[in-house]
Order: sequence, then structure tokens, then C-alpha cells
Amino acid sequence: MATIYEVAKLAGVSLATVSRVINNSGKVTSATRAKVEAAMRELGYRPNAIAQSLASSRSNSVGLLVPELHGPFFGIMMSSIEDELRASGKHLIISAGHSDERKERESIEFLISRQCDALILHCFAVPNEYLLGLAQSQLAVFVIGRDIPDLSDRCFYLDNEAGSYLATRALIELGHHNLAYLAGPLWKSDAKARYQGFRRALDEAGLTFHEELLTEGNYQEVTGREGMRQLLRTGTPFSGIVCANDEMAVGVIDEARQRGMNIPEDLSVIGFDNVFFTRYMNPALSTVNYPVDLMGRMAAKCVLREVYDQNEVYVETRYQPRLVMRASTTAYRG
Amino acid sequence: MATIYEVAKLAGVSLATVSRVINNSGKVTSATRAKVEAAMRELGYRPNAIAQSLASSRSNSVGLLVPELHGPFFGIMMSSIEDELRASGKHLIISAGHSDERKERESIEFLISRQCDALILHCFAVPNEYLLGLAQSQLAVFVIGRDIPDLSDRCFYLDNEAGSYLATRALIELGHHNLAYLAGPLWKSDAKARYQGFRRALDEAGLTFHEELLTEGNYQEVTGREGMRQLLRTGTPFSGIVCANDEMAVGVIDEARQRGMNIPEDLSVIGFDNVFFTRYMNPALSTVNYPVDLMGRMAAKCVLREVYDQNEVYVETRYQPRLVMRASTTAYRG
DNA sequence: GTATAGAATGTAACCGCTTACATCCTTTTG
DNA sequence: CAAAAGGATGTAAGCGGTTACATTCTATAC
Repeated sequence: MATIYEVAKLAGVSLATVSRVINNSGKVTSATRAKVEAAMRELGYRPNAIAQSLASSRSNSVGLLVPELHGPFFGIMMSSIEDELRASGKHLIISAGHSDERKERESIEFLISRQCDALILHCFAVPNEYLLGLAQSQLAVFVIGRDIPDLSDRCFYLDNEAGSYLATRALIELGHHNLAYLAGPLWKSDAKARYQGFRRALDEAGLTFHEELLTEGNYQEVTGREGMRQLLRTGTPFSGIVCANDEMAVGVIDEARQRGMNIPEDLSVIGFDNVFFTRYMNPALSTVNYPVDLMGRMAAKCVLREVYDQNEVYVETRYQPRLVMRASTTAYRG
Repeated sequence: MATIYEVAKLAGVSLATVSRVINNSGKVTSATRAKVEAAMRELGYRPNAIAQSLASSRSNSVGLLVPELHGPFFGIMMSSIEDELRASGKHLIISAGHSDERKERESIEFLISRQCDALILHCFAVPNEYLLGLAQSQLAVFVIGRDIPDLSDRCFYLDNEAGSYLATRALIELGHHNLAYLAGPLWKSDAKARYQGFRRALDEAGLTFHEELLTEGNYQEVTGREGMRQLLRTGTPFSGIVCANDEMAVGVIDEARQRGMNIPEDLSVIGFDNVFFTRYMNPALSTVNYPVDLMGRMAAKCVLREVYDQNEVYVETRYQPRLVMRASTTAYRG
């Protein structure tokens, strides 16, 4: 691989001049620029980004931490962020935290060690203090899906509580009064908020909640199935179930079917997130929309504005969920 | 951020010694090692990966090019590769090629400029020659989903032709003799191979294909819908349809339903890839399994073996598709 | 006790680039 | 036409590490 030296030599100019034309900085005669460009072309020269970063302490890449690289939710998130950043010539370095504190820390350290100019984090395992610590160093840290006091202007956050509230109220308005709740991992703040929204809707409607109708999963399909089994074992009747996300709702539906139940006739099911495959399901899943595409895009815009000094438009950090009623829910037929 | 200098000073040793303890290379007394480690801890020192790469021309990161960051197929691929690499302390830098030649090239250049030690590429737009050129430089290039002559020992490849052949034969054996085909973008080698497998099965069964029952999509749901509409417009009857991937099959089913058709009674539909959501569909989609998880994992293992000198087990580069019959296909009821 | 091998540590060049500053040309101006 | 101002280019010192080689120490052998 040719280096800048060889380009300089071939073009008969100095290092600095070559650097100037690469970066389009400083003044260069169009004649010299042409010479340099010709030399670069001839040598197939490609600047070494690593060396550039080291010298300029600017890497033009932003680090993204997601819990998983697969899954419909994070796929959209990565995609929208990449899209936005790429349009400005910035690149994304993605790492997976696997919802494990040690791995999240490792991933963050990795991103920092790669000299990312900014970090966009979607993680729950690591404590607030740690993130605040990062933010207090010179690092530009942005957070998605979590609201951290003292950092809230850099947190892109959906009102999860309101989302479940909406979902739950929708079931109540359909006449259901015995509702089960399939929670996400309750140590995660979003899972907790979603559960709280459920409870608030119940409270407001004056309904009592039978604690045994709460079960906790890990946001994955299989735990939806397990949760459903456990709920049925309690013997406590319920005609509707609010799930903390769509994947678990899939598990619930599947398990219910295997038990010979019809959805929605025997059980109304509502999910959360509105990931793309909910439309493909049959019956299509009622759910709560999470504007993850928009939020990712906004976080990226925010990075561009704050870190790369682009005069971007106004950036919103607070987002509202929206109810999406489809065919997996129906009126209570006592 | 503390540098190695400060660590050296605090520990009262030289740069080289600190470097040795960081990399666990060369001989260091346990006493000095302890001193250095203490100093590192005290300063919260974290090696600058960029500087390390520059000095050692080894970045411990491998570049991955995928068409898209979202979507069930690539999600699994990224995930399995990351998983495998991470276990060996290597990191992944992911870039999206968007099935566009210019963008693919850009992405590859980017990965190279970040000094990736190896490249794993899943792309179609860029020509074979370009990839061969890369491979001939000192670069370690591995390819997934595409078979390049002269590079086939580094191509992880599924026999797409055989996959469609299997799917098509399955429908034929169910008694269908008027079959439609919804192709992927036929400029892509995998889409072409899949179509060829379909034709071979037809030929072997002595069935004639009505050219108007071929339509081409772009692997996305919406083009499945459009394709279905177009097929129906031809007026040529067909009782089964082979789709080049699962997403398009979803579109087909959706469109068919809107036209009042029942699946599988009025139309048998079979997909390709066996992405996770095919199980959630109703009826569950018959399809052809693509062991993308395994293939990603193997590609990663291969990198570890070839580039990072790990003595890994045997790596397989050729994979066979497997038929997965579910509920979207049924016997022909003329 | 001294010579000597081998282990531990230090020195300094280098990785490929950026950038502050110095230098050299042109222009412009009086 | 000389001086000043400003534009174009060059020089060289880093950026934060790695690593070949030199040096110093320790321990063993005679």
C-alpha cells in the first residue's frame, strides 16, 4: 500500500501538500492539486485511516452499542443510524453488549479504544453512574432507550409507561377486566416502566390485579411460551394479556394455540414495539408502535450536530408511543 | 486519557516494559509486571487501539460487509460472526453495501482503510475481478454467499440451485404441475442459481414452464406483492409458486389473501432461507433452510485460523440446503 | 573472584499521517 | 521599484504505541 510519502515524491511536492489535498484544507493551487491527484491515482493511494486518526485525534467514526446484532428492533436501529451517518461520510463501529454488564463495559471500552468521536449506546446492564462518568470525560455520549437524569438532553427516550398504559386501556375498553401481564426482565428500566403503565391503567379503571397473573420473561419468544404456560397453571382466568414486547407475544400465541385456544376469540393479545413481522402474523398482532427508526435517525443527527458541527435541524429527544390495533385483540365476550 | 508514557513514568520503567506487560510478550519479572499493572490501574489507562494498530500494523478487527444491517438473514449472519470472533478477542467492523456497486466499493475501501486484518464480504454488485484483485494483494478476503472461481476455498457457499430444485420438486411431488416462479434480482448470482434450480426440477419432471409465470422481485416483501399481482394478471393458471426468498413469499401470501384466495388450499407457496419469522406465520411457511448461522460461524473460524493463526478445526466451505415443509403447501386438488 | 550466558530492561527508530510554524513566491501598494 | 501583505509550499515535531537492538543485571560455572 502506497503511503503519503510516495505520493509526495511522485508528485514532487511535500507531505503537507499532499495532506492538504486529501483533506481539502488550506490553500493549494489547482495545478499542484492536479499533480497530486494524478500521483494518488497512479499509485492507487488510499489514506490510512488509522494513521489519520492517530495524528488528528479524530476518527470520523461513531461507536454504536446494541444488545444484539440480530432481531428486528435493533436491525432497524442500526440501519437508520448508519444511513444518516453515512450520508455525512461518517462511519459506524458496532458492538454487541448482550445485556451483560461485563460485556457492555468491554464493548464500550473497545469503542473508546478505537477512538470513536462519539458513542451511541443502547444498553441497560451498565449503571447510570458509569455512563455519567463517560459523559463527563471529554467523550460525546448519546443514549437510546433509557432516560438518565443529568444526561437527559442526550437520551433518546420513548415513554414506555405511556405505551403499556395505552395498550392496557385498549383492552379494558374492549371489555376485558381480567388481564395478565407478561413482563420483560424487570431489572431493565424499560421493562419496569412498561409494567408500571399496565398497572396504572388497571388502577385508573378500578380493576384489581391478581399478582399471580404477572410473569417475567426476557423479551424472547421462548419465554413468552413459558410465561403463558405458567399463567395457565395458576388457574386464574384471564381474557386478555399484555406483553412487554412482540416476540414474547408470539410465544404466547403459539402456546395458546397448542392448548387449543383461538386468538383472539379466547384470548386477546397485545404486544409492544411494532416490529415488522407483526404484520405477517395471522392474526396480525395488535401492538404499540416504537418509532425506533426515527429515534435512531435523530440520535445520529444529534451526533452530527454536536460532534461534527453540522447545523442540523431541531432534534427531539422525547418520543410518544402509538397504539396499533390489529386482529389479535377483540371485544370481551364474557 | 493516560498514555503509555505516563504509565511508564509512574511505574518507573520504560515504555518498552509497559508495552510488554500490555501485550504479554517478552519476559517481564512478576515484580515489575505488578508495578506496571498498579500504575495502569491507578491511571485508568486504556491502550489506544489506533496507535497500537499503526505501530503493529495489526488491528485485531475484521471487516464485515453485508447488504443491509437489518433483516432477519443478515442479522443472524452478523450475530454469529461477532459471537465467534469476540470469543477470541477480535472485533468486527460492519459496513452496509446496499447492493449498490459504488457503495459496496466504498464500504470495502473503508474497511481496508481501517486496517482490518481480514475482510468477510457478502456482496453481489461488485464484480468477481475486483474481489480477486483484493485477494491478490496481501489482504485476507473471505466471501459468503457467492462462489468465485479461483477463490473458492475462501468462499462460503450454499448450493442455491439445489435448494430451489428441492423446493420445486416438493411441489411437483405434491401434484402441482402449473408452477409460477418469483425470482430475486436476476443479476445476482444467487437469484440466478435459484431460478435455475427451479427450471431443472421442472425439466426433470417433464413439465413445461410458461415464461409469463416468471416474475422478478428484489427480495423484499413489497415486490412479492407486486409480483403476485403481475402473475395473476397473466391469466395463466398456477396452483403453486416457488419464491426466491421468504420475504417475497410473505408478500405473495398477503396479496393472495386480499384477492380472497386461501393458502394453501388455493395456492401452495414455498419460500427460501428459513428466516425466523416463517415459523410465526400462519400458515407457517414451507421453505428451504439456509444455514446462515453455521456459515457465518465457519467464515469467522476460518479467519481465526488463516489470519490469527489459531489452530481451528476443519472448516467447511460448501453447504447444502434442506427442505422445511410446513403449512403453506399442500397436495394439488385439481 | 571473574568470565559469561541468558534474562530483564531500556533506547530509539518507526508506523503514516496532521499541523503549527517557517519559508519562499507573488502580488499589491505607495 | 522596493516594501509589505498574503498566498502557496515545505519542515519537522508530534500522535501513542511496537519492536529490533543495545545495555544492564543476575546467576551460574570455572
